[in-house]
Amino acid sequence: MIAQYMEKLQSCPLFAGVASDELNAVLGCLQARVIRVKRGQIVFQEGEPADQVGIVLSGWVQIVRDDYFGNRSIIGRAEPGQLFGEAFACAGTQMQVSVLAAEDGEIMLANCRKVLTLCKNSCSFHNTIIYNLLQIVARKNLMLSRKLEILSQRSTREKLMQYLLEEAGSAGSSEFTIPYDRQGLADFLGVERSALSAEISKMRAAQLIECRKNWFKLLPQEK
Amino acid sequence: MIAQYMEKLQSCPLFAGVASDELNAVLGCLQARVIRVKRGQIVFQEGEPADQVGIVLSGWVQIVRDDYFGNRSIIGRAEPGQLFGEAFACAGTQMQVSVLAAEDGEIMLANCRKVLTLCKNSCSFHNTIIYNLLQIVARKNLMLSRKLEILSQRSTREKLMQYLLEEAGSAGSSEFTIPYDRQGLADFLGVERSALSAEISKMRAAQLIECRKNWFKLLPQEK
DNA sequence: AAATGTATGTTGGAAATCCAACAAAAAACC
DNA sequence: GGTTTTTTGTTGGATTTCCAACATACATTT
Repeated sequence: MIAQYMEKLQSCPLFAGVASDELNAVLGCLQARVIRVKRGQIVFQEGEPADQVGIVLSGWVQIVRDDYFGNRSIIGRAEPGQLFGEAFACAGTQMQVSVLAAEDGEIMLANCRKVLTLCKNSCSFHNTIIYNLLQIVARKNLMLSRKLEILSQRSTREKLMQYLLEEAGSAGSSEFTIPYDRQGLADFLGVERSALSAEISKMRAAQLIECRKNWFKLLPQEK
Repeated sequence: MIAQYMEKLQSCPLFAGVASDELNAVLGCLQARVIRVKRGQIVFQEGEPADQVGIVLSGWVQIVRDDYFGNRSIIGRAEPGQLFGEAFACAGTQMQVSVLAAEDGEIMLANCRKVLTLCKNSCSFHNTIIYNLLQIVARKNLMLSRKLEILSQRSTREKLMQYLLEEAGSAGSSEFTIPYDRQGLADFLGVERSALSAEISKMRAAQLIECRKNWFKLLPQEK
């Protein structure tokens, strides 16, 4: 019954390195099951114990939070192949967000706690899953830290510069292209698009950077 | 030789649930060793492979990053009992930060990769360590997400309100005390202390909140 | 009680950011 | 090529935040 999802599951980082013929056993071990959801349906509810992780097979889900006064805000989304709820399951806390289907679709639910604590047979894939899970959570950790460093900067220029320096660092070069257009970059940096454009112009005039569209070059500064 | 550190190690969340008499075996499995460091000494160097995690036994360390132009910025610290470098080790990336001793002290280094991949004997504590590690990383993840949500807000009022709503949520009440003084809160929210004070006054006048020192109460709003 | 130090609140001008509207350039479409 | 749409840059005024300075309240010490 799960055969039809094999391809999608194999592209999911949680199952990286698990051979096709092992996947079925893994899914059994995780008590995996597929549910169909309708647009608007609640997949996870804030406050419930988090022992499941979800994997989007089709459609997509919104991750939302309701604050103390009941105002709902959207804090993220997950698309096909992506995992959600893993941080809560691994942290052993209750769900601190709700997840609801944004479209009709299919979700696989897997019991994450099982793989961590209960299953006694230390099957070879068991370790793989744990390793993948740890890697996923740790990578997310690094992404969040990186973004936090940027948003901690006070001014638009500092935020942009922090971002560009990191891009230069990971490109290993002072020239690189970024994966955002201006609006996307503004959103990522948490600033106004027009303010960002203006700041880029100023920095260009000040010989700090060169850029054309999404290509940037950092110019060395003598102090 | 490691006996003297037992107490400190047992308070480290990485070893939670490991019995005293097992701890020695665990440390062996992790190839743990203690190094003495002098103030200013580099413990981890940006760019080197991250297969070690560090645990501060005494003194404290700074986590720093050098940007593309070589400018160093301090992005964190770890104090006795705390872990550092775990995100990189678990993510399987190179160190993206450097760690250096801020004072003379002692650091335990443990081979984190070992516990994840190599060790074949599935000793009982082995699972405990992995579980602890996953929990540590996942919890950090939640903390970072939480802070990110706050810093993503554009205005001082929105940042403060986001923070207060979360505090109210986790207190399960509209009244609660916060663990910061005004300066600390301002730093956490990424705003100016004076601007924060002013905003608090306005919100008080607008009947949004009541507060005295670090006690706050959110007032219900009819819309 | 007086003196000192620290935390918090207040204020006014400088600076930065937001916001909306428009101009210019680039890309997509017919 | 010409038209339309999208993206990017620019501009000016309203708003917000920063910054420094000072006032007040509170706590601690002597």
